[in-house]
Amino acid sequence: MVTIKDIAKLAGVSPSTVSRVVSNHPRISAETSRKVKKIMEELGYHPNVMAKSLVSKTTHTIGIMLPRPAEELFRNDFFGELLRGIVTQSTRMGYDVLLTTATSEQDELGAISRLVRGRRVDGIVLLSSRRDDPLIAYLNEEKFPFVLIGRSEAYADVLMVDNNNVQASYDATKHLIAQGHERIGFVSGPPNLILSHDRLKGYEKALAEAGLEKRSEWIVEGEFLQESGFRAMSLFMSLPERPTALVVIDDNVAFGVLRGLAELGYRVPEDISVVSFNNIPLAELATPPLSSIDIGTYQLGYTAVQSLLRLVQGEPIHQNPIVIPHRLVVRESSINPALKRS
Amino acid sequence: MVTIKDIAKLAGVSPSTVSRVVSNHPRISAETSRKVKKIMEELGYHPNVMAKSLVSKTTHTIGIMLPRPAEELFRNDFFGELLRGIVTQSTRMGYDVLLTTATSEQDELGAISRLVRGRRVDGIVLLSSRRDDPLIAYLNEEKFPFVLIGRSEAYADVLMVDNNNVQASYDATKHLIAQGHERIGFVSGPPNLILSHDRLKGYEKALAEAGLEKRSEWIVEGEFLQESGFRAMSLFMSLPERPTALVVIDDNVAFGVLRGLAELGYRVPEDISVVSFNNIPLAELATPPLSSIDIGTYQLGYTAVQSLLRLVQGEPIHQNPIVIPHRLVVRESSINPALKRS
DNA sequence: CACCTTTCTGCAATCGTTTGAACAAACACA
DNA sequence: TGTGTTTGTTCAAACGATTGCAGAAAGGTG
Repeated sequence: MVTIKDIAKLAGVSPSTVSRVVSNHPRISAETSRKVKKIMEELGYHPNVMAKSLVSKTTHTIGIMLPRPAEELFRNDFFGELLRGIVTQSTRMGYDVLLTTATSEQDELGAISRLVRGRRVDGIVLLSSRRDDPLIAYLNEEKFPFVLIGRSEAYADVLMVDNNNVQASYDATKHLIAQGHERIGFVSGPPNLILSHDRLKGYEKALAEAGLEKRSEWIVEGEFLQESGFRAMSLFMSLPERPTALVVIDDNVAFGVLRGLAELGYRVPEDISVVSFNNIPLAELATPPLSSIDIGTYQLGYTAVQSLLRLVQGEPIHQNPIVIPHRLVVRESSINPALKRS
Repeated sequence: MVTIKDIAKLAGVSPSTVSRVVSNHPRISAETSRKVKKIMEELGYHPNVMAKSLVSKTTHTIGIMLPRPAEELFRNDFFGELLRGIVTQSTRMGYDVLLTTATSEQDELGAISRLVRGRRVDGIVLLSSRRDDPLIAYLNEEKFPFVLIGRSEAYADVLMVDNNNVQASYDATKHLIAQGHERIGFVSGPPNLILSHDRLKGYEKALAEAGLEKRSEWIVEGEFLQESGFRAMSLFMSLPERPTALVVIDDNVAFGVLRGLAELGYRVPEDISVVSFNNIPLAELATPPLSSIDIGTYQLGYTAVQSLLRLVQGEPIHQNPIVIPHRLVVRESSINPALKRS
């Protein structure tokens, strides 16, 4: 391994000079700089990142914790896009991304703590936001820089990047109402996620505003799995009064919904309309193509990193939370060809 | 930040002793160990990873390069599964995962080189294997530990974890032949991938063995995109003699195939049967459900890390390449209800 | 020419660990 | 009691960089 000393020796200068050449110190003569750089080039010198970190107390790395397999939200195309946004922006800003995962629920804090206390990373991106996430409390306590993709109810001053999920869900519901639906159901996710909560709220708001009835038997919770959507359908469709349209928390779940409806012999959108969230690439290919709220997944990750690194580098934060715009993409699954009233 | 010296001072011992307590050195008295551990606990001491790495020349981190957006193979459920396998096994073996990405094609080598020369990671997992991948050449040259998910034609002694893609494709094709098909097409991926090449070979082998005709107009190359499958169909279906069955390089492409066929008014599997590769969760939900070769994606990632870390830790490699078993999952898309001959 | 700046480079301490070697104390044995 | 071994601990040098301070050389000024 070629070190700064080797370069120094060959160039006939001191290690300090080499170091200053590397970091473009102003008081290095052009000649010395050229000479040293030439030798670095020849030997293929790269500074040892560990040594650098040790003295600079900075790692140029951000950490992100892969949600455990149980957290099905991320077993999803959506996650790949998010990750790509995160990594791309990190790289562009000169940071690497360290991925960890907890092996068990109680280990989550341990995994994060390893990163934080070991000074392994300069900042952390938190993905999942449960309503009482202990990780948020921990990082807040430690005053360690982090950004939340999603939002926190308990802490107002943490950095957050989120959609306006209430509004998004409101828009989705409103769209169904505009299609003439009066009996609209909601297939939700795990109730401890803020996400589920927010989207439910937007749905309720739209119903209330339109003077439509909110029926608890038309609302069902589940996981971010196709099975959840599938099961929800056997439930809904056995009701004496069935909804004619559905807002679904996630595309994947919506796929299960579509399949359930198909198996039960219902046609979409003729018998029942569907709108969901995330707009993953496959939404377009579903049968029928799925209307979905595009939440700007890539941008979510991208922006989160950008504002985290601002925080890390001590730049002022202008805006918090940052809200990534959403957009309803209407496809066949929610276009009611013959508007029918119940 | 609490360091080893702080602990030493409080415990009334030398830093070396504390270090040896941490690393469970045998010649530390039980009493000292207890005392030191207690203080570490109280202060929430975690060793500084950078300092440790500096002296041990080991980072307990493996690197993996996120394929560029252009590499569509990984814009896919498949990638998430692979990543999960990688990260899970790394964590289990006490390693972190560093994610980088290249911002451009020519930067790929630079990105890897930053990891290698900066001694940022102990080993690298390479994902994509093009037929003449310069990264393989580079890592080989540097004698840096790495594992290839896929295989290399140029280098026999690199660590590889792969499916037997020739066999898998042979199996898929054989299955279609068993269903009575005699005119079988192949929708391939980019020709510079070994993967494409292998799967094509298995297809050809099965055809040859059954004495069936291989027609170049029934073979088309493309990207790992739905569009590719879609386009392939307008091509195939405009031929005077059309295939009655297709082997498709990837589920995503197959979705495009299904959609193309539907739009052109063909029924699957009645008019044309389809088998593809990867068996992503959504394959089951396609209309009709898609027959697919399960390549053990999670296990691919998992095993790659396992053998990479064996290499890193100097354990002997018993087997190379490691072949992950595949399995044909037959669903409706390839069950020909009325076996028809051309 | 003496003196003061400015410009460039080197010395040495430091970051938080690890680890071989030295050493002291305790113990075993004849 | 002297000698040898075992056990537990400390010393000090390293790992590969950075950086404040000091000093040398060069240039500017009266």
